[in-house]
Amino acid sequence: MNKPTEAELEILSVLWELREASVRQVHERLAETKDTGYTTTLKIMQIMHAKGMLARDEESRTHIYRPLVKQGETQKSLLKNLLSTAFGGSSKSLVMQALGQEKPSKEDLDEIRAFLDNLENDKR
Amino acid sequence: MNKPTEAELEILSVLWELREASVRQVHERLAETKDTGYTTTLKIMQIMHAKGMLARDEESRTHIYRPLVKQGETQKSLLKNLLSTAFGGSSKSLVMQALGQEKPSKEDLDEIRAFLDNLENDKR
DNA sequence: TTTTTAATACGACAATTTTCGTATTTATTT
DNA sequence: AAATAAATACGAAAATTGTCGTATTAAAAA
Repeated sequence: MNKPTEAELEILSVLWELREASVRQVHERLAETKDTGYTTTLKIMQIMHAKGMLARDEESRTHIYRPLVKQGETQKSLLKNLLSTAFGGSSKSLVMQALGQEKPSKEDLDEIRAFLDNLENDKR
Repeated sequence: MNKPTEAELEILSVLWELREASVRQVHERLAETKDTGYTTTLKIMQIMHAKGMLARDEESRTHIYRPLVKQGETQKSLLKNLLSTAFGGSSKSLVMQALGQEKPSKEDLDEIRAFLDNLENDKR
């Protein structure tokens, strides 16, 4: 699957959260942090649909869109790319930067610890 | 600081590692994984210099470039961006994806554990 | 010294991505 | 029913990014 552009990723981000939404809904979310016209959002979502990234329910006049690309897949490929370009392939430094970014909750920390333990035992 | 483009990031990546390099050196590294012309690399590095991202020593005919943007700063801003767009702000899931990506060494795992412990004690 | 090689400068083009204006259609309100 | 509002379609321009050809200059080799 192709790497989504920045604008596409912003839209996917909203749809991953809402599961499905109209152009209007997506646009209002984007408009909170970004100054762009409604038809711009519309056009990009149409393009994404044409590319097969979004499903579209055309039953009602207001079309409803759903993401067809999996969040996990996209995360994986973006991370892989970032890892090699910005972090010289060191997942350790990436992880530590990410953790420093914003302190996770105690629960999150414990989950991460458990994950680390698993990783270590698990031979792959 | 502005977000580097993909091609810029690839060049920065080489320079962060080598500390300083000629266009030729950078280009030969890029050419290992990418099929692009010498003047393309040259042009982008010139643009980066004009933007203030690279310093340039013009003493000898072969110019020597050094990165002026810090790797850590760039990592931080790219991660922040990725976190909000692809990971819905959850650094936990970003970290876990990154770890799953490629298994870190035992030493790395221990360092990460130590880092987690620090985070927890440290109240910020 | 002449020729060849290697480097920079830079304009221009190509490709991709983003933005928006306008037309058209459908629904809603008055 | 007429007017208004809200939605899609779509072309086209703008902006960004990447690519390369060619000219020029400087060094190195013959």
